[in-house]
Amino acid sequence: MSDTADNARYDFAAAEPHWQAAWEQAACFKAEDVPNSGRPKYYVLEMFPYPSGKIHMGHVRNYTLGDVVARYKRATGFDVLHPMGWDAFGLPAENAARQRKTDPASWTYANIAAMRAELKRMGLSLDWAREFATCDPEYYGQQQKIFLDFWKAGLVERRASAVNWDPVDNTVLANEQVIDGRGWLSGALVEKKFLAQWFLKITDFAPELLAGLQDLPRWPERVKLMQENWIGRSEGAEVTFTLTAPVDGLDGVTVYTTRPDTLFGMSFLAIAPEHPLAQAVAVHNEEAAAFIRACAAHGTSEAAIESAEKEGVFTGVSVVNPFNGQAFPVWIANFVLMEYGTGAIFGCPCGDQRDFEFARKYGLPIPIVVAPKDAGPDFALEDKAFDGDGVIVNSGFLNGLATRQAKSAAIARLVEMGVGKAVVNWRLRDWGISRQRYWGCPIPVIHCEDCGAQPVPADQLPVTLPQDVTFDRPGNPLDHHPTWKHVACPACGKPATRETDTFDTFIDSSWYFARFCAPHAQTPTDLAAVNHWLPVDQYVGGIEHAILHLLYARFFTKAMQKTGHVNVTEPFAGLFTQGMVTHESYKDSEGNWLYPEEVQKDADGSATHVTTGLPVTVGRIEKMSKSKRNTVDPGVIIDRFGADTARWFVLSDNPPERDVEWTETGAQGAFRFVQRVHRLAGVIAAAPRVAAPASFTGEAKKLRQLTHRAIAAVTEALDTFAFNVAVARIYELAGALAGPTPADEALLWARFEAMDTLAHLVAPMMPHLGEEIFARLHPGAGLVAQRSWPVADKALLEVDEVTLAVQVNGKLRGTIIVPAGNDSEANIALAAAAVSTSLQGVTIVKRIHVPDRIVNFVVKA
RNA sequence: GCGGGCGUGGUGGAACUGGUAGACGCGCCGGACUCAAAAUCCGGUUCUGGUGACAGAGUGUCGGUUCGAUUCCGACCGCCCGCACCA
Repeated sequence: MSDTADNARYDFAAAEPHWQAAWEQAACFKAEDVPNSGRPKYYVLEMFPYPSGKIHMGHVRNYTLGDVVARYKRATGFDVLHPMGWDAFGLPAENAARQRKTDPASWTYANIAAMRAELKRMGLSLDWAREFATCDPEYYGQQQKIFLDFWKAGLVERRASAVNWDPVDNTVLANEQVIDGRGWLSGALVEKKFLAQWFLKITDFAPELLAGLQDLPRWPERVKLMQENWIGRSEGAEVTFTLTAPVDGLDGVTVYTTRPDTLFGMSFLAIAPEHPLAQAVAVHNEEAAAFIRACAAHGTSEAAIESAEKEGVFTGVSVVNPFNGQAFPVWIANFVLMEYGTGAIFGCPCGDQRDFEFARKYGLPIPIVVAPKDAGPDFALEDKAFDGDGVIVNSGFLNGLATRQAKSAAIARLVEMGVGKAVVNWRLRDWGISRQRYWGCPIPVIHCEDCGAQPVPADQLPVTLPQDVTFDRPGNPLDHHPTWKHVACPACGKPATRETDTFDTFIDSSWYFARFCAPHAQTPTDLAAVNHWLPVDQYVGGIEHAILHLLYARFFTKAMQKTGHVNVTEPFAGLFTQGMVTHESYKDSEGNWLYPEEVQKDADGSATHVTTGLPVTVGRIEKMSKSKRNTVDPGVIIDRFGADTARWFVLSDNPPERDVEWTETGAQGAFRFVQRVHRLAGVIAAAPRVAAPASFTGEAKKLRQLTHRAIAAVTEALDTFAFNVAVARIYELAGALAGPTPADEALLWARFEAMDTLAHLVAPMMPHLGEEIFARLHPGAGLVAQRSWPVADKALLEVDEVTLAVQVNGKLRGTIIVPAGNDSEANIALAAAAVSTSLQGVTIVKRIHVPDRIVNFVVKA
């Protein structure tokens, strides 16, 4: 190689910090709260991280994806808002405080400092001036204002609700924290307990949350579907059954059903253990009381529900079916949920599998009232209910009707009789937001014995967390604090107590995107800023947030609109859900997980331990996780290869929505490409500069066409999140630049153009390398980060020659090269000549010519 | 159980509205440079047969529509994900 001076390796360790400083100095990524540049806006946001202490490869992927979009949009003429912050409240900080004698705030802020430094090494085009953590009083104080506004608007309720209670730790557990019916820390059997909790009335917005999904064309279908199922709209009827004799003043039971058409098939009525009638019966009925206690002990976790047999107990009371006037027994059953519908069902064993099992178990009758359409008159059930649509039988005025018609006919009759009505039910439940935790946003409420729950007055906000708390005993430190909770009632001035529960941390992440628009505003949002920047144009994050976070943020946006904090109804116009970063997992002969750096891979595919030399079992490729030790530390990768290599690798191998496997060889491949491009840039920068020739032919023209096709292809790929395809097109362009410096001036010019283009195309993905190349080609000419995206020359995208496939009966028999746009007759003649041997001795029935694509001869022997 | 998605070389994947399947990367093979190795560069790489131009097969399986199917339709097999006593 002649250009030995440029053969030196690319010193990324020096170059990357250099360019990061240059961007910062030029304020390349700074956004205005309310710009007046006249340029269109684009808000790119990645789901902000929890400050655990270290960034992981999932973060690298997430933030690289967002950064590509941000840099690309900036280059194509948008004002871009691309902020970063910290989802900083949560249990791990309390656990750390408990375990290592630190306090949650210090631990969290130290983690933030460490992670900020790591993120900065990645060269992300972030406006760091907007950074905040949700545990900053300036942030959560504004959150308290929003809560009080929601309260004023009737979107907040306080009521008792069933929770998983850990009797040893004296705290509520989330469903995820209950393992096999026991508390994950204490190991104690979890109880179902009723506690007064604060709720946000997300159910008020159920219809809007469902309908709004229609207006999100740039969301993945499956996420919308998951939300749709979660919201769970169902149409049915409420029916009131009269008790044959009143119990404690109760004289009827109302049930919800989606199958009013099967009312004649009733065999029993079942109520939830928490149902008022069940409670009333239990007063006098010890068997029922015992059953209710047993159900409560079972907990509310999904695992507990799943493993439970269908069981029930007869209450001794009966109800009358309004359609046939007959009396049916009322049972308390463990499979009836108080939270859904009315907490009571009518049992129709013939049309519902659960009712069928229950009836079988307790010997209740199973009258047939629905038959499949084509079933004969003696249709009978075997060992399963028939829950499909069919024809109604044995049902008085409904006989002969199809399921659909029978439903409306039944509802009409219920309305006429004054015992029922059509009802739309939702699976979605109100959002319980109380947590008995210290490290969260205090709920700004004061409880007064005389005045009830009172909002904390505006001039006393924010309610900040006390710092002198201890974690040496179970329960909520806020509750134990000697003075914090004791305050005067804002209404009457008498001694009162603060609410010691804190908000579910999902609230913190439900509006941060709005705060980023004006993070220092004295109000929760600055209307001018949110009106300019919202909605987020592109949101990027993991699929694991498909329901909760994204649904809560959508709800918050609608509630904030109602309370005047924003003017949009949906927070995220575009959503992209990335796949996970995975890695092989390793175990030693004793079954202990091993870190990748402890494993030596041998040429034959087997693996041994680096130090002991003992054999290692190569396990499944799984999501990187600490417990399986199959993690790769981004910091180590950046030390070894640089940030650009890490970024390039996570973009290159897979479509971003799929899982990507981190491999050492893949990382090395990416690193080689960085080096190669850098070397090529050196060669081309050192070549003589020439003026643009008047015209291009031959090699030079071909190279220019390739360059401009690369621009078009990469542009399209970036627009559609096909980053792996963009990478492939860039590889192609780089491949065409190899070889010695040519003598031909036109080719020299074309090579320079191609390399210059490459610097721009590569910059969203490998920004430091882009700058490095550009600086070599144009010393002193500024930063790629501030330059426009290249535009493909349309004339160079046009092809003058095409390769045409020639088929016989749809099978490829040859190809011909013809001028583009050649007419049919000419092409067919050329094609016939090209495949003449295949056409001998046959009759051509039909000739098909698709311009610039194929010629196909349909022949008969 | 309900809902959804995906099956393409050794491997990750590409393929516009149906039109040359396997772009590009990884790996592997061969070559150049080197005393040697690393690095780098060049070439090859779906399978089967053939030295070869070439022939046949081929996008989970079976079938259908079509001049032509990875792409559209039907059935099946396998894998993955979400929800789940929601009445």
